[in-house]
This record gives sequence, structure tokens and C-alpha cells, in this order.
Amino acid sequence: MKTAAVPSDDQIDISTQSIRDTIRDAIVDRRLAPGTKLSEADVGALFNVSRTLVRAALQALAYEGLVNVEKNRGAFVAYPSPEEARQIFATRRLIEPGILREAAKHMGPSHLQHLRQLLMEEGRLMAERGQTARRAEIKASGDFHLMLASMTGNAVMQRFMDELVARSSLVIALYGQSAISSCGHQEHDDIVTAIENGDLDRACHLMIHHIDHIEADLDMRENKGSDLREAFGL
Amino acid sequence: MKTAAVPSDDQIDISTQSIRDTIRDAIVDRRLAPGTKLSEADVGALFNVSRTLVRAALQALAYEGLVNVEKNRGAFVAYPSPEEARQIFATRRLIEPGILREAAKHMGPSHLQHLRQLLMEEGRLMAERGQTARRAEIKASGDFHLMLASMTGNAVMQRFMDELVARSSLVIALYGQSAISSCGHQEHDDIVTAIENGDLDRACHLMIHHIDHIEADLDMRENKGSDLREAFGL
DNA sequence: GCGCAAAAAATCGTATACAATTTGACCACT
DNA sequence: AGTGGTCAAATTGTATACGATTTTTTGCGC
Repeated sequence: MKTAAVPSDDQIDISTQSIRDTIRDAIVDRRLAPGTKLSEADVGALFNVSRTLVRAALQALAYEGLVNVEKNRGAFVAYPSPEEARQIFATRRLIEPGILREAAKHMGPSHLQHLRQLLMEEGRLMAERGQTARRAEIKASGDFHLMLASMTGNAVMQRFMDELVARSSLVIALYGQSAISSCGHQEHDDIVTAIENGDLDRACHLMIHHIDHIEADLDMRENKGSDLREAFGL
Repeated sequence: MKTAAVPSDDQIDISTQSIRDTIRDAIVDRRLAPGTKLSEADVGALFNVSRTLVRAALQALAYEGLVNVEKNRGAFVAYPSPEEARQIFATRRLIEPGILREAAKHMGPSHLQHLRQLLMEEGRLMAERGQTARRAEIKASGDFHLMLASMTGNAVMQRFMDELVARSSLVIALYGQSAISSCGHQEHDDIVTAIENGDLDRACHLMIHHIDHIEADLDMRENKGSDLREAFGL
């Protein structure tokens, strides 16, 4: 029963932050289905820590919008409503063009190379098959936007984008149709090209359309989503 | 002892959220000076709760950027560096025009009236003297921006603006020179007028200049601010 | 067999207890 | 007097304990 054989016999001091990051990765990668209950005792048992640390991690995740905590009932992996999803993408449309311009200001040749490198990795993943590859693809797609944010040198914007990308990943995993990401990759490429050419207006234009396309590919009909599924126990 | 009859004698169930809000108000109003240590035991004693709840509140505030938590040392009221301050205002310049346009989309006559009402209250406070009035003035000035955010109907933007306004208030309290706010009030008024006239371009323009003016009024020389003072035990 | 009430179990909310780390003081020593 | 080191006090980090609330189960009457 205590077969924790894999990483090493005993765990090596897992702190609140690691717990939070691990759970977040699991949520964003959709290894944890939306609506799943995250019992404090269960999670604590998995990480071999007390409920105290688990609670702290769950509260932080609640602040990021990745889990919902209901008083006296527990924490659940967030199940973003279509309305929430729209708000998330509306916010991205609002701030990402600005981030793009700000990032471009501070961008040098090495930064552009990093972006190209990321795109290559993204393309490589796209070619592969299987759920693992698809998860990595979604993740890489988000990393492109995060890298732009990091290039602004603005920690506040970076944190906002962290949250937006994480929640977007959750939404895409929930409502996404699938074939879309290929388009997304090409659009990332076009955006970088526009930046390289110094045509920021075009880059922003492309960025907005890119976000539009991501959102347009979602199938946010309620049946797939809201209460029914959760009511049936998963 | 169980006479919960009157809500005054004993405390009336102070939850984590109330603690967080109370501390935040105190920070934003600058009743708690930046750099002040927030000892878990002391705060807990003040609210008559255990350290558990205080810790939760402090962690949440740390996430909002209003307190810094240093491992094994404790929580301190944030002391935003000039660099942080610039990033905060850069972020506001980036998103507030968008919020303005988004809010204008959903705005009806009643919304405009609410804005006007807020401005009147702001003007009334401006006329008064004393530190209390000045605090209320800073708060009211922030409320204007928050009300615009709430009018977008977008909870994500609203949360972002909550954080930005709170941190801005802290920065203004720290580095602000004083006489400025009068200008700010007039600028708020002009923005509303532009919205009423349907001239959104002008409103956005005014908004950006307004944020510029707020930032320009700050005196962010390091001596007043960063490490020295904190190093000297305050 | 079905529905409902009451008890039992499970889970969360909060407080307290104990371990680990930091901070400050005191004292010996150069 | 100044410096370094060790110990004590205070503070945070984490776990555990206990009460409150919710959920499930049980048992009874119909």
C-alpha cells in the first residue's frame, strides 16, 4: 500500500510551493479532470504532508482560479463556465497586444532566437501523436505567450499572464475541439515574423486574431459542461 | 458565555476574509507603514483568533503583493521599490484604456450617474483637511478606476484592477507628494465627460495622461524608499 | 420496496502543540 | 574595549487534536 517506490524510498521534503505547482501542472495538463474533488486528507496522504500545507496550496490555487473551494465542502478542480471562459479570453485580447508591444521594446536578437527555438519545439510536438504529446502541445502553446510576457521585464504583467494562460489551458482542455492547435502554431510563427520585420501593428493584429481563433475553436455548449456531469459524480 | 444575543460584546465570528480585508484596508490607508512587521501572534491577538487564520490572511495578502513573506522571518507590509512602482503603473497604462472601452460598451445612463455620484463624493472629500480626509481621498480616487472595471462585467479584469489599485495606493502613500490629487479629480471628471460625449478615443487618451500624471507626481528617489530605511530597523 | 428520520462517518474549520529556525544577549577571551 | 561563541527567548513551520458541518448510511414505518 505504501509503494512510493518510484521517486525514491522516502520523499524529499515537499513544501507548499511544490504541492501547489504539482497540482497546478496536473490541472493544466488535465490529468485532473475539472470538478474532481481535492480532499485535503487524500492530497496530504499522497504528498506525505499534513492538511495544513495542503490547505495553503489549495487556497493559493483558488486565488489563481484553478480550483474552487466551497465552504465546509472542500476544494474542487475548477470547472470554468462558458461565461468565465469568455471573460478570460476577453482579458487576453485586452492585454496581450500591449504585452507584445512592450516586449518588442526590450527585444534583442537573442530574444528572437529564443522565441524561434520555442516554436521549433512546439512544431516538433505537433508532429507526434498521443495524449501526452497533445498535452505538451497545449503547454508549449501557452509557453509562447508566457515568454512574450517575460520579455516585458514586468513582473506584474508576467503574473497576470501566468494566471490567464493557466486558466486558458484549463478551458481549452475542457471545451477544445482538437485540430485547432496546428493553426495556432502557424499563427505564432507569423507573429514572430511580424516582430522581426518591425511591423508591430501587424503583430498585434495577428495576436488578436490568434486569440479569436483559439476561442472560436471552443465548443462551449452547456451540456458538455456545467452541472450535469458533476452531478453524476465526476 | 454563549449569549450571542448582541453583536457587540464578544466578537462576531471574524473569518479569514475579514482579517484579510481589515489588514488590506489598513495597508492601503497607510495606517500600517510599509516595512512594518506583521507578527502572526500579535495580529492573532488583536483579532482574537489563532495564528492559523492569520497565516491564511497573510498568505493571501502576499499573493496580492501587499505584504512580503520571508521564510522563517515573518510577514512585512510591502515596501514597493521604485522599479515595482513603475511596473505597476506601466501595467495600468496597458490595461486601463481597454477597460475603459469595455466598460463604455456596457454603460447606460444609470452607470454614468453612479460615476458622477462617486466624483461628487470625491470632490467633497477633497475640500476637507486632515490626514483622514487625505486617506479617504486616495481611496475614492482608486474607487473611480475600480468602478470602471466593475462596469466591464468581467470578473477577471476586476480582480486585476483590484490588485493594481491597492498596490498603487500603497505606492502613492509611500512616494506621493500631496497636492496632486486635485488634478486627478479634475481628470476623472474629464474622462466621464468624454465618455458621455461618446468620444472614447479622447477618454482613453485622457486616461493614459491621468495615469502618467499620477506617476509623475511621485518622488521615487531611493533614499526615501528602498533598503536603507528598512535596514535601519523600520 | 420506498421515503424519511436519526445516527454514524467523513470532511472541513480552527485552535493548540511541538519542532525548527532565527534573533538577541551574555560571557569568555584576545 | 572589541570580537567571537554559546545559550535562551521569540517567532515561524508543520503536525496533530478537537469541534462544527456536511454527507452517507442505517433502520424504521408505511
